[in-house]
Amino acid sequence: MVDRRGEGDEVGTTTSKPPAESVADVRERARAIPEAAVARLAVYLRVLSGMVEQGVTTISSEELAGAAGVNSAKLRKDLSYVGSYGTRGVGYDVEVLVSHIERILGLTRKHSVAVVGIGNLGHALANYGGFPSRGFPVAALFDIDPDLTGVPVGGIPVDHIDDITSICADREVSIGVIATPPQAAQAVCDRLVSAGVQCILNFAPVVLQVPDNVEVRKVDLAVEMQILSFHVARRADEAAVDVVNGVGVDGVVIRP
Amino acid sequence: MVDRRGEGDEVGTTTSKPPAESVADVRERARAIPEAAVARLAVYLRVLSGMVEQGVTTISSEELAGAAGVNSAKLRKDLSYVGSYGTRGVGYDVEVLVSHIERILGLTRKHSVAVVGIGNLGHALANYGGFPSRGFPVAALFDIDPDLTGVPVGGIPVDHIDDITSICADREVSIGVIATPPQAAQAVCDRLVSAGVQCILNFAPVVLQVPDNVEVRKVDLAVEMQILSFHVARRADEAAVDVVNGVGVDGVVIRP
DNA sequence: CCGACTTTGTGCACACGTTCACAAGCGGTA
DNA sequence: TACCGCTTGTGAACGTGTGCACAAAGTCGG
Repeated sequence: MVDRRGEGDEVGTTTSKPPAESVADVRERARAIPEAAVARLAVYLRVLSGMVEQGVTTISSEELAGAAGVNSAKLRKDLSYVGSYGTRGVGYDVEVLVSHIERILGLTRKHSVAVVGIGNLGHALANYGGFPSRGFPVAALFDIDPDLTGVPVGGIPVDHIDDITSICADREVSIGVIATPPQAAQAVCDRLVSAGVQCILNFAPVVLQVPDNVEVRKVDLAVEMQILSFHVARRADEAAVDVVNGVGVDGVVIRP
Repeated sequence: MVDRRGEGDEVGTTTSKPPAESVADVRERARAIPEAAVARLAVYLRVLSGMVEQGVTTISSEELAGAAGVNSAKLRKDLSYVGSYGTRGVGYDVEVLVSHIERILGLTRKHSVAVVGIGNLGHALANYGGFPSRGFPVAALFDIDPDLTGVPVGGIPVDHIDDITSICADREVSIGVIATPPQAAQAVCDRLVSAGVQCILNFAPVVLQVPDNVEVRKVDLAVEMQILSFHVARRADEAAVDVVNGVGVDGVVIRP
């Protein structure tokens, strides 16, 4: 829904475009916010929401950067992707910043979520308070087990996975969450895609194949653990290097 | 524990080092595997494990890259960080590759895990089969609720959070998982750190402050959702750009 | 109104990661 | 053994993201 809102009008710089700018150029700039910056913006937003609750009205880049765990230059650059809404010599108005980040992240619109696979993780997700409170209402739950159909989980009755297409369309689901066993994940993904869902959050430890117009993010607990494991090993290696001076644990230097 | 194992000895390249190499150089190379590559190596490892079960003995970079969802050049570069274990003209021996990736990721050693916060998510994590089956046995569970103490979850009795220091030391916990409400996360983190845990996987939506020698990875569901939301919005913008030719939804071009 | 001080926004240089393209190396074949 | 086709491993080019450092722009006190 394209709702033109008053607050966005003073952007100004938008209007001063050279006349000969191609569609490709504009599209290029539209995608110009780095993925990493988007992730950090979401973090800033959470920190800022906390500030609002504490009654803070103004914050400097230094303070916000500290609270978000990044350096202030990076923070300012990230915010510059959003626009120039700070006041030099003063800092940023917290509420203004919140509303602009929300706009950029597309949070002015509610995004209904469907969770597929109501096992341990699915239960946890259905009950997770962080979704609805941040603009992501859980609109539907699905499982393949007929015994679960109709059982309410977190206040929402579970539907059978065969009804996924019609229900997702009805309830305007825009984000699908896959919390099934790995064997089922690709099939579920295909169904979600054919139901018109364009964004998928995948907890199953498989690499999903999707068309180009669908965005997938994956959360893989085993991978996270293995990355941590790598760092444990690297630390052990470095400690060994300090002692032995040149050869790591197991007699292996990581990059020969 | 430094256990020198036979399999690593034929590495060869390790021994042919120029004599005048500083400790700093070696340390430099030891950290030379990019974080992003480590994450992908974990994915390759999972795909390869599946191959082993299917009886595949040899695989080319092209095939493995397809299965892992990356291009083959990147895959080969990632594997080159691990070492040169392929055969030109043929491909990689699956089992050899598995064992070398496991070695690099530090999976030759078991890493005991403690889960703190036995709510919905904590339950799911304690019951998650993917941890123990991949070398991450769940050795301890903690919660602040005394009523939970002694109650077994996923076969392991919950301990009270006050005992965290001694129990983590006893059971040699090397990875702590924080699944508490956000208010409690920093305190729990501090306790884990003082218990000697050097790696933390944080599910709480807060930025943890830790000493330099502690590695933190965070999994933030709200942030993931917001990134997806951004992509939904960007798509809408691009569609609008195609029509209006230059101005996005809300009259705002994302990077002025 | 002016000058001192503070903080933003950004140009630039650098580092990191990705992709390309091809030489080097191996197995198979005659 | 010599050749041929295939696949790896990697140097080098490229693009993206990060960090520095400073000009621009605002506030505040006098």
